[in-house]
Amino acid sequence: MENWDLQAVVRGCNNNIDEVMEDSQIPYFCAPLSFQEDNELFAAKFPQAFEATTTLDELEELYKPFYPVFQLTTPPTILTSSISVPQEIITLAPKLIKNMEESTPVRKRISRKNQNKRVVKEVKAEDLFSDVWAWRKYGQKPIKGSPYPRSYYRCSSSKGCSARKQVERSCSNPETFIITYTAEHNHVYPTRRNSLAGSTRSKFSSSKNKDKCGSSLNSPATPNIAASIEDDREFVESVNINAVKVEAKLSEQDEISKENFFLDTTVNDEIFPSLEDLDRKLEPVMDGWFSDEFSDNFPSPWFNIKGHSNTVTGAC
DNA sequence: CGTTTTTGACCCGCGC
DNA sequence: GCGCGGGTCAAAAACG
Repeated sequence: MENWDLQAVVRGCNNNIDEVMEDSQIPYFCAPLSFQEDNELFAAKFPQAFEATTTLDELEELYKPFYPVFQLTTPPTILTSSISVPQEIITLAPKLIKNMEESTPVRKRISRKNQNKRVVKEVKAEDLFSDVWAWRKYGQKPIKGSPYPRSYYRCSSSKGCSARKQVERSCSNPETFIITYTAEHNHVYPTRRNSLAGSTRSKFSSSKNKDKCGSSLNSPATPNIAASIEDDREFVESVNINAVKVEAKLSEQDEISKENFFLDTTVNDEIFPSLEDLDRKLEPVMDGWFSDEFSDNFPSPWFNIKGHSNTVTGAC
């Protein structure tokens, strides 16, 4: 793996924007990446042209000599760093961060109707996994004229992030989902996973699942999304296909025994034992290396997989 | 304990 | 002003 490129992360996040509505003077950070792009992002795939802020330039230049070398392809004894951060960084970086925040005004409460910046994507079910941001579902509504409910998510990668997305199944093409991103992330990249707690809820275990919208997957493939759609064998199968892709991808990088992975058609937290491990080992090092203030604004290789952690067991 | 999803209630913009 | 529909809130429950 290559050294981190702060700008590149920002640039990379701008892939796949199908449509950007008017009025975008604010850098748009929240366009999702496909799974493949997520990985290749960290393999220095981002020379895509995108304007970088001078602040990011400065910040990156400041950090460049101190970037840790990540080696995701090897066992998790990766970081051997006893670097002491020079005073220059300690004093300058917070100012730069502050400048970034000021130059990226925090959106006030979004007007319900007049959301002036939206990105609409149409993706296949398997690509629902491709979003590296952590999303927390905060609502679901049946939409008039559509047999499928719309789910509402907000970014949970960073507190105060106003980024939102809506997911609904396309009426015209039920194999695809329409994702609408609204507002921008006020942080660069998910730095660490949040707790996985509550992320693998089984529908059967809830006594409250009367389900006014008709969803009936007993174990949601992706808790947020699958729970929002109707019982759908096709969807579950596509999730399984995606799971196989994940397995293949990881096995390329690692010598982790496949026994550690799901051997059936399960996509859940347990499929990432190596990354969990990696995360655990890296975290103390990184925590010591960056201040908390920085950690929320710095790209990370162990991107948030919480949103991808779901089970497909016995559905159908 | 912290985080998540679920879901009914509420809020708000819009058309009439 | 009223009703409708979409968007958000927040309490409850589940999960690791």
